[in-house]
Amino acid sequence: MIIERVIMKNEDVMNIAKKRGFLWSSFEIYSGVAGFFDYGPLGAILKNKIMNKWRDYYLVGEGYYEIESPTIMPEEALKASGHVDHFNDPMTECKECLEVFRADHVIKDVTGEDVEGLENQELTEILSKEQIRCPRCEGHLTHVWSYNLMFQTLIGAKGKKSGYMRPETAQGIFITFKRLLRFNRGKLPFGIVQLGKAYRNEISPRQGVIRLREFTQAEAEIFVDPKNKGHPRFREIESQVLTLYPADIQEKDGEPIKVTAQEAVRKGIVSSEILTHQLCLANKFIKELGIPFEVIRFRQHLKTEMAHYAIDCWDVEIHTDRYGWIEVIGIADRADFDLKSHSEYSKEDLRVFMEYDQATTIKKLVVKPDMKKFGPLFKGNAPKISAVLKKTDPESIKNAFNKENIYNMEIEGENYQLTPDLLSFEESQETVRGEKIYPHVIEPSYGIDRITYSVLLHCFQQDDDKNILHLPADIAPIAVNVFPLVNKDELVLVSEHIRDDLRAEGMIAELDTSGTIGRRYARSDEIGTPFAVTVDHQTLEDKTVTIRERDSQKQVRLPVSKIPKTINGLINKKIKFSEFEAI
RNA sequence: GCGGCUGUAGUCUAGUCUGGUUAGGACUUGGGCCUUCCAAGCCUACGACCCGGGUUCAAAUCCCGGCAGCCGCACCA
Repeated sequence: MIIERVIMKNEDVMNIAKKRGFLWSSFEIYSGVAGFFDYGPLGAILKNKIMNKWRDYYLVGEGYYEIESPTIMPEEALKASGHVDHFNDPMTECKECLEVFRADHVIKDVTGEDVEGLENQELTEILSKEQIRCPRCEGHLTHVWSYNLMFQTLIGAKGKKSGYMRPETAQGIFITFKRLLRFNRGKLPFGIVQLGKAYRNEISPRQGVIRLREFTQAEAEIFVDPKNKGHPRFREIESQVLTLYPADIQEKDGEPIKVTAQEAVRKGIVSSEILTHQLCLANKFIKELGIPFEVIRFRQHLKTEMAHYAIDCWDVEIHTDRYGWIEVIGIADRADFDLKSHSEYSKEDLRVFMEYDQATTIKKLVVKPDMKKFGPLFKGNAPKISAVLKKTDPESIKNAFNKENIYNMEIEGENYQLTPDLLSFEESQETVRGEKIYPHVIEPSYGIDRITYSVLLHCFQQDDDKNILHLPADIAPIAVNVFPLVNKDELVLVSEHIRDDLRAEGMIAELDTSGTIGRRYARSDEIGTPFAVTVDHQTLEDKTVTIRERDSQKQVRLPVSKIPKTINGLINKKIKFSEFEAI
């Protein structure tokens, strides 16, 4: 028997997803709000299973730790991260053609002046003073207003402190870096992950769950030594083949290339081993969710689209019939931008002390002021002068003494003359055991909602006109269905026992007695339940039941007592269905 | 945000142009009958005119506004 499989379209998938309780738009009875989606009963399980699989990769596999930080953040923190300034775009609209522009961009194009950071009022004044018109139709432009992509809120009863809903989960990790570094006993590299909601007040969200105002991210921040961007277990994955679409090929309108991870590093296509390792992890993860290799590609950010601090950035894209290639994961080398910036704003030292393999000893000339003479001579200014001297190169002072026997220095407009008797020079030895550095950050950022959507889209297929959700067994919401072949009391009773045994084994199991057996198989297939146990007349005679596999529609007969362990084994891929003899 | 199109049970849809009886059908779902392996059949039940205002004796139908969806433009550090 040959099953004819047809890939389904976005529209059909979304309809079934709504009907079967995976996904629907939120607040429906109040006519809905764009950019918000609910996960229904099955969708919530599916999403959680995907997130737990992600944890298997990053917590168990990579040995990283998860934290949970608040979704509301104070303004200062987001000021440091650059989000307050960057998410606050000054906008202006043409009164004639109704085009909307970034006001600072329009001004820069005309005057050539960089006006970033100016107030809206000032920008409005520049627009009218310079008589700047619409770049497209020469129409008049409106006053400048801010469009803030972050949801703003007020913290506290009097609401004096301004806060925002976090636009990404990553910042919670950077902010706690000091404690995390201590937790990891001061050593690099280490990784911290966070899964949770993030918020962006999109101007006009559309495209279903592709662009949400509230969405779920799974992010890892991997802190590494900038001098060592290797990965200890790179050998394990170096032969993995990736579909890469590097920036230079995009610029030449070329086709993506298939290369092994090893080649990607050797030829310098991807900037580091650890970044490549992340691409491989993402590749494997996506494939294990049931998304075929052909619809996955890694697109490198063009220089123009890459954030100014990022060294290298790759988007994992999945092809969809409706929206083309969509970004589901962003993998970036963010260098030291975030930690440096938080360090500057918070005045906390977020550097890591890196010990050298070998300590080096440096010989140095040090200038020492004779404070007994300094005090009476310079009075209150003495401490100032000695502080400046400490920072001055002793050699230059020595040179001055050799030439003119005097050293002139100026502090805050005052002139001071130092004579050799006021200073002595000493040779000192200093041992340098290491240095403080800002770690670089490798950041894979997974969009869980987009991934969940992609899984539904690519796992749904029409097999001989029936809708079948070919989910990998380990992420299917319902593990197994139990059906009495006909709706008779004695069969139902046995079925209930089997369902309870399956639940006791830790699986989500359901019983369905309604309609004909065929209808029940169909319903079960449509929500992706990988296995069905059917109780029939023979069960009453010899205590055996059949297990039906969703994808092959084949059945095997086994003793009732072996069912829970067998189904569990099948779901965890410890047993293969094909090992049994089909009936 | 702008423009165009659209909005009837869970889903698909008839009716709207040309206002007029209890808004009709199919599928789905619940209950029952029948039924010993892949959405069969029979009986039965539940279930809808996106919201608000206006015109009219009378509005699913015409008009205005809002909301939502789709498409295009713009936006998407």
